[in-house]
Amino acid sequence: MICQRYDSDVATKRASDTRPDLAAMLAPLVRELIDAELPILAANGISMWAYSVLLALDRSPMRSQAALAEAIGADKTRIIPTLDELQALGYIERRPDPDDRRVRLLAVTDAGRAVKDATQAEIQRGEERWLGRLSAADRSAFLRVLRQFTDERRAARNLARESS
Amino acid sequence: MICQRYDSDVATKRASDTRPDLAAMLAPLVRELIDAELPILAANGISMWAYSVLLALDRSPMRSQAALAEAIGADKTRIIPTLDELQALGYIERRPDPDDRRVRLLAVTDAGRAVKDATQAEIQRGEERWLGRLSAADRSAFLRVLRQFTDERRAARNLARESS
DNA sequence: TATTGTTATACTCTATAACTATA
DNA sequence: TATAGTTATAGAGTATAACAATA
Repeated sequence: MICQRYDSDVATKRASDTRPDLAAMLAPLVRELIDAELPILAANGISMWAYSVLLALDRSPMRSQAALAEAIGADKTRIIPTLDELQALGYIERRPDPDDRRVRLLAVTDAGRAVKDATQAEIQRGEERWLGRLSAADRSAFLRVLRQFTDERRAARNLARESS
Repeated sequence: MICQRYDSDVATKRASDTRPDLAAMLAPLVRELIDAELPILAANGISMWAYSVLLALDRSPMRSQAALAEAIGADKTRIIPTLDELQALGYIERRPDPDDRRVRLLAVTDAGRAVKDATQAEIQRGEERWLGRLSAADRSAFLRVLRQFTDERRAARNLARESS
């Protein structure tokens, strides 16, 4: 009934009208990218969440921790230890809004931006291991598509926020 | 000292010689793809790991559970409950190798392939929400790049396995 | 003794729900 | 009373290590 070879690298059947799932191709790639990032982050003394916070605050200061959490796709309770740490290191500024002392105004400091820039340079150098193998046309198309997806996600999120 | 506006959608600075990190763009995308998949998987009565197993066994039968685990990037202990379940549902065949009764020969059944095909069709229809917005050229370039990355990962893994 | 599969345990990560302080 | 932030707790998911069966 089942009469295929039990080889590990038997030719993968790939009918002309089928494609692999996006997530099935992307998830292992992301995992590998993250595995490559972790030592770099550790060497620069920050966690993945901390790096994510620095990236977001470098794009723009934030008027509340909840907004920051939403921007980076985290729970608001989850980033608190990260913010404590970044503040203690002097990488972010975090002070109560004088107009509403419940909310915290968040911004990256010069020191924080320097760490973020150094870390990002190393990370992107590592990513060239993947991008470097692409033709110039494929590279630019791939990055363009990813940026388009990112922008569309942000637009959809803003729309959902405004309607609520 | 810090004099930017605290707006959430302030223009993101994007210097001409910089690009966003690959992982920073891919990770949220993968998360969203997975969130869209989970209801589909639930409706078809299988878990994410089970679907991953069906995909792998549909590509090729496997001669051991450890090989299967490695192929899908899982721990060998983690997939055991999944295999139990898939076997109970009649979606996979799992029998001791007569030549070495320690190892289990694994293969997908016709019923398992049917569930996998139905699930995959739904998932890929959902993914068209993303791919459908791309130009034909961008779509084919994007998928070509992802396949290239996937193939390179597999080649690197086979190389590492053979040298050990 | 080495290997495959299995089970048990400990650990990390994450989400949920109370709690405080301001409004 | 409602909201921003914080803390505490419970749950899910994961990895590590011990165990049983076979070679």
